[in-house]
This record gives sequence, C-alpha cells and structure tokens, in this order.
Amino acid sequence: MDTTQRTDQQRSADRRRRELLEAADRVVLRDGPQASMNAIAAEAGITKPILYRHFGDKGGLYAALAKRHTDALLDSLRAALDAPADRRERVESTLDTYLAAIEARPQVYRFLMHPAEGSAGAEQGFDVGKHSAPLLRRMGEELAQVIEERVDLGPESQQLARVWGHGIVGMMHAAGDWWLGERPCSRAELVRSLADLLWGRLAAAGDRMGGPGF
Amino acid sequence: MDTTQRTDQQRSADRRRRELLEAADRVVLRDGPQASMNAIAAEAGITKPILYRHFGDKGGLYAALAKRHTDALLDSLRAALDAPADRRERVESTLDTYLAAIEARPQVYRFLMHPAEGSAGAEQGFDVGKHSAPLLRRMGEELAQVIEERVDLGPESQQLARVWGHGIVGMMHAAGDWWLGERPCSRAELVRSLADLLWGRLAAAGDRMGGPGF
DNA sequence: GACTCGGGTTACCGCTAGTAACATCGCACC
DNA sequence: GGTGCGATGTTACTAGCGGTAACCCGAGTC
Repeated sequence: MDTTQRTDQQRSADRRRRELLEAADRVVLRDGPQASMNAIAAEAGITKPILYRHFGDKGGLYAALAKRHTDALLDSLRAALDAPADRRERVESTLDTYLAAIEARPQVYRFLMHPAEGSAGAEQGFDVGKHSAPLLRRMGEELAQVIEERVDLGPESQQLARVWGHGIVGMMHAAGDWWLGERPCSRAELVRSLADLLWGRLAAAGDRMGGPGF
Repeated sequence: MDTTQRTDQQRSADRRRRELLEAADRVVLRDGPQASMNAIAAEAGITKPILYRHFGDKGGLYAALAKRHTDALLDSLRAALDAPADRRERVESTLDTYLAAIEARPQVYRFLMHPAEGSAGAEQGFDVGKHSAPLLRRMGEELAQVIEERVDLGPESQQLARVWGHGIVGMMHAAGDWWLGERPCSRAELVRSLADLLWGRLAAAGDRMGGPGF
C-alpha cells in the first residue's frame, strides 16, 4: 500500500529527527545557548543542510528542542500544581520543582530562557511582545489556567488569573535566576521566602521607623 | 600644566563618547537590540574601529548605553518608591512608573532586557548566573535595599528583602512584557491586579468547587 | 536502462564582531 | 623650524555565523 510506505518513511524521518534532537541536546548541554548549527551538525555526524531540511532554520530547531524540555518541565509542574494538598503546600512544591529543575541543568535552563531572535535581520517586525522566552509564556498561561480553575476570584477572574499567572512565573524566574547566580541561601529557604511574599507578608509587615508618614 | 591639558583631552574624549552614545541610542531606538556596530558607526558618521577604541567591544557599548537608560529609569522608580505615601500607594505608583516607561519606548526596553552575551565565544565561562539583564539585577537590588530600609521584617530581614526585591522585579517584568504584547487590559488595571497579588489576595481567596481536598 | 527521489556533501553568500596596518593632523620639545 | 609622538581616523582584512544553491549518489520503479 501507499500509506504503509509513507508511514515507513515518516517513521524513519521521525527517528532521524529524534536523533538530531538528541545530538542538539548534547551540544546545548555542553555549549549553552551559543550552540551553533555547525557544532550540532558535527555532533550528529552530518552536515548543516540536513539540519536545515529537518527544522527549517535555527528557530525551528530551537523550538523543537525547547518543546521537549518545556513539555517535560511543565509535566512536573502540573503534577506539583494538581496535587491534593492545601494551596500553600501546592505553591511551595511547585516553586521547589521549578527551582530544582533549573538547579539540576542550568545550561538547558539558559537555553530555554533565551529568546528566539531570528538573527538574519530580514523580517524583524516590530513585534515587541515576543521578547520573553516561550517557556515563560507557556508557564504563565498554564498557571493562569490552574488559578482560574481552582481559585474563586469573583468577576474578572480570568483577567486576574492571567495577570497573576504571568506575574508569579516571572517572580519565580527572576528569583531563581538570581539565586542560581549567587546562592545566598538554600532552596528550601528561597521557596519559603517566595511563598511568604505571595502570602501577603509584605503587606502585613510593619513600617520600620515610626509612622508611615515619613 | 600637564593636568589641564589632560582634562582638555579628556573632555573632548568624553564629548565624543557622549555623541557616540547618542548615535547608538538613535540606532537602537530604530533597530531594536539587533543594532549592529556597523549601523551605529554609520549613524555616528564614523567607522567601526573608533567605536571599539571607545568602548572595547560590543558589550562595553551595550553596558554604557544601558547604564544611561537604567540610571534614568531607576531615578524615576526611586522617586515613586520614596514618596511619602502609604505602602500600597507607593507600590502601585512604582509599578505604574515602570510600565509607563516600557510602554513609551518598547525598543529601548527590549534592548535593555537583552542579556549581554559575549558573542565571540572565546571566554564564555560557566557563569550561569548572568543570564538576566543587568537592568533586572539592579532593579532587584535597589528594591531589596528599599524594602530592608523601610519594612520591618524581623530577623533574616536582609535575606528576605533580597529575595523579595528580585522576585517582585521579576513579577513586574514578566507581567509587563506579557501585557505589552497582548494588551489585554489598561495599565491601571494591570497595576491594581499586581498590587492585589502582592497584597496576598491569592492566599485569601477561596477555593472554587467545594473543599480543598479535591 | 533511463528516471526520479530522498539523504548527503561541497562550496558558496552575506552578514556579523573584532583587528591589524596604514594615514594624518596637532602639538610639544630641542 | 624640523622632529617625534599621540590621538583620530581610515581601509582592508580575519574568523565565524546562519542559511542556501548546486551537485552527487544509491535505491527503487516503469
């Protein structure tokens, strides 16, 4: 049949694709986000044009590679987020999951956070919005959805949930990035501090010297 | 005297430097973070090597350029942060100041958020920490300092303030970036939502369906 | 046996960051 | 007044990047 043949071919192509992605993975793990197409092709034992045939351009390979890790990370996060525990516990466990991930494989993390940036300056539209890494966007949307599903926010809940989703993800990301660089405290302490922040401890704390007027 | 002579020269050099920075500014405003050294040199009416003599490498020019905008933005933020108002008001006004700035000049904002990245792959150490834009780091540290000065957090206040500083800045940044791309609501609404988040409304809200067990 | 077709390579383009080498002007110094 | 020296500027280059055109070859098919 024609179809079986095509599936055969497609399977072969998919296998190749996976092999290439794994090679790319190794290079990224070694070289960080600067991994060049040449280096990836060499690691895979082939030459550049094949990479381009499979992924179109560097952005395509980036996207495919990012999707794998992003999916994996999001799965872990969902598990923590959906656990049958109380909210504070779930928040802390989610934060901890994320931080453990970036701690375990910082090079991959750097790669994922790197914005795509079609470097061949041809079609750089004025899309100012797409600065953030896709991973951050996806995590933000995902978290927003969970918040809206599980937390009762009254009217405008969707808007609020989306703002909070992206905001919390950004908080997690920035704090994690800083922490990874300076290591000023243990992971557990960081998690507790962030959860405290989300729990309104900033608003509840008193002013330092005298009244709030000055 | 020798000194006066040197000051003369230095003044001239400084003026040149400022001129070059202004030209670079114009190009960045037009081309975004992809502004090339060639383009900047052309805009300034000179050629590349002069740029390199003044700023060392692209990172140096980037740093000098970023410092100007960062200083300006931080001044605005400090003003909002130090106002003699109550804490919630100060927080909202600071958020609004930041968002107004990135809304007014998105190209500059993109440039500032772009990590430095010594692209000439020579000396790329394993410093995984320096992924974030210097602007974010500086804002985080600054905010941390203000928090520690003005908010009474008991023991470990320094640690907590630093975590919160970076966390809040990250929240602001991510939410702002998302908002700038999708424009799902007005600036004022965004500010209020974020302040609500910081004020613990997430913790205070009820669960959606029945008990928290499932 | 000619013919197409997928997987692969070589050799190139245009661009980037960065540099070496050469030219030139102004100014101090003997 | 010539002379050297330092800042200012240029041209012309390197090395490496993302990306592509052109060719090449083995397998299957009529």
